[in-house]
Amino acid sequence: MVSFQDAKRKNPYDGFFMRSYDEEEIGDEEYDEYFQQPEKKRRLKADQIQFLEKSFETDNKLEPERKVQLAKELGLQPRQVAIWFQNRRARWKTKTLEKDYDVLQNSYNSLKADYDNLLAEKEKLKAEVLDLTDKLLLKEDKGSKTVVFDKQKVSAAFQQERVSNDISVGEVLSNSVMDCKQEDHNSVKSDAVDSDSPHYSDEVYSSFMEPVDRSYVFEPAQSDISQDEEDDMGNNLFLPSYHVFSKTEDGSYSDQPSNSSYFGFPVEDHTFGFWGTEL
DNA sequence: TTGTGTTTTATTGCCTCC
DNA sequence: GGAGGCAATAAAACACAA
Repeated sequence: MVSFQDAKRKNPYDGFFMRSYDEEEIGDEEYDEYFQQPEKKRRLKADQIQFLEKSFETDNKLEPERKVQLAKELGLQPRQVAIWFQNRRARWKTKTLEKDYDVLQNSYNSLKADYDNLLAEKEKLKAEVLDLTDKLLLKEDKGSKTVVFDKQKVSAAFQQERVSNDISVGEVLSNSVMDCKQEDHNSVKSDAVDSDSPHYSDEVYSSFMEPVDRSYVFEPAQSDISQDEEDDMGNNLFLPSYHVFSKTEDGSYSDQPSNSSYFGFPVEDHTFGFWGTEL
């Protein structure tokens, strides 16, 4: 290791004192006078700082022996060396904190981007579920007479089953429909004047017209309805052609065009595969 | 030259450790 | 209780634009 004195010998006038009081610029008298002056801040020379920096790199803590030795080597007061190390540690800490902050900031930005993406995806899926729920209202259940469909129930079931089983939207909705059917069938029966024939109670009908936290009814395909009846019903429809979501014999659902729904909402031509999309 | 912001050196006060 | 570390801060030195 090269000592400071070795370095000094190579550059005898480079170091020790403030530039304005350097040996090149002042005489011996002024030089002595300067050092007898009461405390005045003296900036360290570049080579002194370089030497201290190297020492700091080796160990940023200063033992008493090392302090004295460095002070001797640099021609400084031990206290000056100690103060320099103290301030240097403070600068090092500040820089470290800044670096840590940058790392955390980048990490945060990355996580935030991920979170925003997930949020957007969640909203999209939510909208999709609502859309699909609404579409379900337009479907007819071929296998049964009347199906009650509860939006809240579907939503709850969706969350529950998504969390536990990671299943598709279609599956969740299918299950919900079947569950609701089983649970609510009796009440629907009581609501409906005659559940064996196509009929909508006032309550059920109005609940559809005002679909807020109310039950929805799926009517079976009205293949047995006469042409006259169909025409009459058609007069009440908003649009002439609709897709119907019908339950088939094997329990699956099919999506078929139909004119038989009472609920006159036009439906985009989504295939059933849309329902089974993995989320 | 001067005003202003930044950097560096030094002080102070508090805290911890032995 | 003394030594040493740290945070906060003062003050001198420096850099630089107007």
